[in-house]
Amino acid sequence: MCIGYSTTKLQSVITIKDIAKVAGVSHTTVSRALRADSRITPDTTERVLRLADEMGYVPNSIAQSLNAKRTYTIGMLVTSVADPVVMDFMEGAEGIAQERGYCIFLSTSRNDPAREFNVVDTFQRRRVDGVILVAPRTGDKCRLALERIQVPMVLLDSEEVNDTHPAVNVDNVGGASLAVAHLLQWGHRRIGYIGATDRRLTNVKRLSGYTKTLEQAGIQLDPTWIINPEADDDLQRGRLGLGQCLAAGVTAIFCYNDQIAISVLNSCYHKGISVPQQLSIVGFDDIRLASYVNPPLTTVRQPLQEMGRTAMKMVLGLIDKAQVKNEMLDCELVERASVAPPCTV
Amino acid sequence: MCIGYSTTKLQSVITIKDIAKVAGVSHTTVSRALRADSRITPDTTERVLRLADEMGYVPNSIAQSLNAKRTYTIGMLVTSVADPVVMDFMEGAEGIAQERGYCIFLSTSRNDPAREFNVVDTFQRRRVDGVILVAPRTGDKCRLALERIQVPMVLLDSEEVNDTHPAVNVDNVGGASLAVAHLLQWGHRRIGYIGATDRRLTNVKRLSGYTKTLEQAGIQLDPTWIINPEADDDLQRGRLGLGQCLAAGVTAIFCYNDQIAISVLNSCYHKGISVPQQLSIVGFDDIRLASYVNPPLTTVRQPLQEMGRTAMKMVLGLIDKAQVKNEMLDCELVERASVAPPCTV
DNA sequence: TTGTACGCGTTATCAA
DNA sequence: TTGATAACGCGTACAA
Repeated sequence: MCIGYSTTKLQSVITIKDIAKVAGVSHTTVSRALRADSRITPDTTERVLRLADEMGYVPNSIAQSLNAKRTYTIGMLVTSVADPVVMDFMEGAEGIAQERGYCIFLSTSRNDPAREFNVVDTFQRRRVDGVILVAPRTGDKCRLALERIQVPMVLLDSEEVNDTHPAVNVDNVGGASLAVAHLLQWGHRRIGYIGATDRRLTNVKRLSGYTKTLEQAGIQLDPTWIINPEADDDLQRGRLGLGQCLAAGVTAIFCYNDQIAISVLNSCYHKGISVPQQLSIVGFDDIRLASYVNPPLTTVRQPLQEMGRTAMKMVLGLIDKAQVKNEMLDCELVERASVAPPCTV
Repeated sequence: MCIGYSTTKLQSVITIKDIAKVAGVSHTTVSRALRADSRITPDTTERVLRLADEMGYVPNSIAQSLNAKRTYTIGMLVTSVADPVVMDFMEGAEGIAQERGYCIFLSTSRNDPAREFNVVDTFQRRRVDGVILVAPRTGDKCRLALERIQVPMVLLDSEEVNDTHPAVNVDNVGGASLAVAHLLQWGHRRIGYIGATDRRLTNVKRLSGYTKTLEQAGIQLDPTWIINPEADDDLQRGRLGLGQCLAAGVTAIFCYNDQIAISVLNSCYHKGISVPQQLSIVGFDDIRLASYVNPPLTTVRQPLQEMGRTAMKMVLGLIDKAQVKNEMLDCELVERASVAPPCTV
């Protein structure tokens, strides 16, 4: 257990004692005046405030934290910031945090157990008041470590419904249904699904929305339509998935997420397959880039920022001992230009 | 000046005093044993360490900070996290921070002066050891407030070369030259530029790289080729810019950044203009999405993560009183499929 | 209405 | 080699 650090001292600023000396009162009085305590004379309060301003006093929240035993800090653990989905989660979460006087410690795990351990340890040492686990992969080792910290924690986009920690998720089954129903409406009957096995639980949900909707439409599901490419990233998944889909003779593809869909789009471009004339494609997430690609991608929108906001509200709720329940937000279909009637060649 | 907060206490964990009591030594000894101070008997050191482990002791870095007057925390102020460029800056910066035992406070200003003020105030109260200002727009009010804090600060992607604060930038002039030279090489002679006036300084640099390169090629520059659309965001800039470029009879466009380029690409799609057959396009940045669009975008790559890493190394350097100089990193041309010989219609 | 004294958890100084 | 004590900056019982 290493605790040592470089020992250089850095800051050296005005404290309430300095103000007290100048004002000719005790530091207690200054402390009270600053917090607008009604017991202090308006006179001295005024004087203290003016002095504080003139002397450039800035409260030391480290000292406040030590005393109050709370830091007004939330740790957010993400696998990577450089992910369009995570990015919006954070934007939403940070908005609420800032409003409520909280700060966010941002840490990335990069799927590296050592880093994960390190981050959890850091969160403990720094006494964060709460933790948001963003899109944790199932089987994260750090979860166990985090259980140990008795700190409010919420799961964002984990799909794991866990009795010990509340979670914010989207209706993945319903969202997938939206996508497939849309394709059915355009006349498609042979619809493929390209999944992502590293997001196991979410993948299962979206897949089940897909199968359910096909069944309800009375369509005999061909197992070769369901593809879970053996790949490490979404880019490869799209590329591999497209090949297999084509082999399965599908007229439309519903993809686990936009990144896969966009990769499919890209592969189509390279193979000279025109979308949506020859193949229709629907994604999931509605990341910013979905509307930029050619053709603009029809997709299922997740309210990403709203999810981030909700997760933050939930941790803050837990911190204030409020009752907090799992949240499941709705998706919405965004029609753009990657879907057309099936090619009748 | 409001300082009041909710007053609920949260944590309550093992301290060195608790360990001391159990070990039958003073808390000083425990403190030393934990830091592997050579003055303590290997015997007691061992015993203390074992106890610390058993009792689940986690050092309180708040208390450490109060004492040491440093927090091992860096404040990063960004206008928005939901920006593909910023995202990579952060990924890079966070990597270094984590390696060196620092944490990042992430705060967004969203171009709102009130928020900016709030963030700066927060950074001061929380006694961050340093600040990274990410892609600050010129004229940020907060700069003045930040000057007041006597805390190491570095500017990332600001293009402002400022004597008081070191900056990390990319060679914008050289990068633009790369792009234009590439278009010249393919035979283009009428090349447009779509700029972004809200990034004033960077815009000027890229524009100057553009003009310089054209001049060196002995091309008479037509002022109508240079377009600075009156718009608030890059999407609109692309749309408006394309119209004006077309009117100017240009065969290729160099765009201030990828977002504009992609918007141009998108507008072309809608107008039935095929890229690169009828119009060549080059962007700047090489954001992830640049390789996903159709056609994949030829662009000038900024080493975004490297810039983030460099900025972080620089603040940490400043904190440790090292000599730190401005850094200018090189760009690199990434050839993809949005450039072809000029259309000879 | 104001001030004194103590505690928050840790490190540093000085004495034993 | 170890320990008592003070200090970091702030908040708060309790006393005046």
